[in-house]
Amino acid sequence: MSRATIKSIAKDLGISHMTVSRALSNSPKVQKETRDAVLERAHELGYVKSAAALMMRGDAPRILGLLLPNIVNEFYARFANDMALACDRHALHLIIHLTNDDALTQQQSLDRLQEVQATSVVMVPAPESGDRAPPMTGSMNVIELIRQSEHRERRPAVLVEDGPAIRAAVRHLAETGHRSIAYIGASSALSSGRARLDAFRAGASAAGLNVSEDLIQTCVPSFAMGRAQAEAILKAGCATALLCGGFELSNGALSALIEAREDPKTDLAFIGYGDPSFYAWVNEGVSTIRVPVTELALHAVELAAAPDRTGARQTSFPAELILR
Amino acid sequence: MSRATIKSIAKDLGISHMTVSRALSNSPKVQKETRDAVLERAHELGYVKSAAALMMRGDAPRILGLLLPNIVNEFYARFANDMALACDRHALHLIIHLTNDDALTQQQSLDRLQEVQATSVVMVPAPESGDRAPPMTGSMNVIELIRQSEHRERRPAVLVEDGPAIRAAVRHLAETGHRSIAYIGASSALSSGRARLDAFRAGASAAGLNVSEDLIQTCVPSFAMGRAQAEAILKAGCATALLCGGFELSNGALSALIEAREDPKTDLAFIGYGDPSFYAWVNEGVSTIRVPVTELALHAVELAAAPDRTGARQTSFPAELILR
DNA sequence: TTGAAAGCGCTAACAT
DNA sequence: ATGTTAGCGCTTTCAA
Repeated sequence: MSRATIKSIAKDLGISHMTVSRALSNSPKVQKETRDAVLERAHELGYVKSAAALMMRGDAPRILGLLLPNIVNEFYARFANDMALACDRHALHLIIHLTNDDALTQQQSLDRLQEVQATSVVMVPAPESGDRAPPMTGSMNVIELIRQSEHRERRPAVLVEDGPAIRAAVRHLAETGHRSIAYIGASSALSSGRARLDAFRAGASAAGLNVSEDLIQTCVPSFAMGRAQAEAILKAGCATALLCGGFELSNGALSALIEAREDPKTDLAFIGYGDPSFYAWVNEGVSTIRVPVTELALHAVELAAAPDRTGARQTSFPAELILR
Repeated sequence: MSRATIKSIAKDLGISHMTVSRALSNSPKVQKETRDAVLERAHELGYVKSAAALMMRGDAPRILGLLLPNIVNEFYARFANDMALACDRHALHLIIHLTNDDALTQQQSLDRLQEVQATSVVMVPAPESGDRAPPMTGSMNVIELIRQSEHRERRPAVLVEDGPAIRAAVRHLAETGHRSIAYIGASSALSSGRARLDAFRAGASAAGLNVSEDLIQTCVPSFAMGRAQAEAILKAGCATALLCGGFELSNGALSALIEAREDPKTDLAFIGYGDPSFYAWVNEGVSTIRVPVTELALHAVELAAAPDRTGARQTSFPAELILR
């Protein structure tokens, strides 16, 4: 038994499908009894409007796409959660795709969003392998989140101004007596990766430290890489502090540190990136650079709901150093 | 400038829209040069098939809906992540909705999924307030996850067989010398809540403990409630151990315990529910009842991809007690 | 107050 | 190898 349509209901009741349509849209121009009959029958049959038909006519529900690397990282999860709530308020349909930071998956997701005529997409751009063509986004209103893709005219973006917090973190470590501070961050294929590294360097030189290059690790921003790099740093044993410049990297590095906890020479001062709730609970509290998730999400939805035609605006929200 | 369609491309090239359609569908019955011309032009214009049109014709991409209370809890996040991966492999479109465990939101989500002709829905049913009508799901293939809704013919379900693990947890606490074990779980409005409480009682009596009723707290399965109940238990001070029977409740309770950590009388043995990664890191490691997320997700996708018409099957996956 | 026709983008089934 | 027609479910426009 297939879905009820206005036509099936109409035939059922021996009236025109237009009357049914009007009744279901609460048009005033239908006799009360007719409407009641229609509504009742529609309810019985579990009638639901076909989104496809509506879309084809152009009065589609507005769809907002969200592309995230994953949704296990608490930052992304919170972001998605906040976006979902905000979308409800704006009567936007939210469709979430996970890219796993892979350019191909990302393109497929974008294609699917175009197919369903998404009006806007909020995306954390996947790192690009230089020679690849920029992602095709058709006429969708694309808003970049946290990272900014290169090689094209700037797109509207919702970013984190983490430079000050990163410099403050380095300063704090220096003031606490650390001279050898290691850094793990995203490779410079990502503009955000470059910016954070610059901030780290600036902080270090402001504190009068000269950072040896082998204390600086840049890599793909994944949990696994963060873990691996942290293990390497522990093994080398020449750093006394570690600062991370990325959500996944930070979690990965922290996992390595915690699991090496029994080992006394492990006692590395750590400052993470992002503030998942458990950072407050682990190891007497983990210091970190907190990113204002909810503000980012709300602003992203604003931009998506009311596309800013006045040009590609970049908005930054300040990160905050949390010392624990 | 609006989206390119087969007709616009056809007019553009002075051919029939059918030829364009065929070319784009790789039909063998088009001259090579014609096809090439079409493909090139289509690419230039950034042509994308209209999902709406395809849906209307009935050859829609198969859509799988996923309804979760939230996506911040690591269990749900992992579940969604695993489902997303599995859906890719099955060429299913995944649409995630968050219900916040609210019956109304849940119904709205179901309606929207029906509108887009979702073929299946995997859902964690929201607790129901007794008198409410059961959710309308039309002809969608509904698969219940973790919890089972009452008051209607059974639906296919993917459940956790946690009875043995819960009893083992109680036994372990008893063997460690605990006589006053508190329990926080979902109210009996949820079948899973009832089942877990039963398991707790069974475990207690098997261990020769008689549990006083005021050590048993059942409530709405939210983080906030878990936290509040745990605080109350701490304050009362008559329990020496605490067992939780729910993901959110467990996290909430744990947060209360950790934040009361300095207080010596706080030293409550704790066994949680679900195994977010940080449980291994907090407080020297938190014991817990681990639920096999990935298996659940994979099985749910199987059921969704190949609806089991042979009746409403309940499948259970065993939970495991992790002692840390 | 109700109905009939047209068209949104696409493809299967017939023409040609 | 290419073109024409019809119809998927719905609403807007025009007619009765």
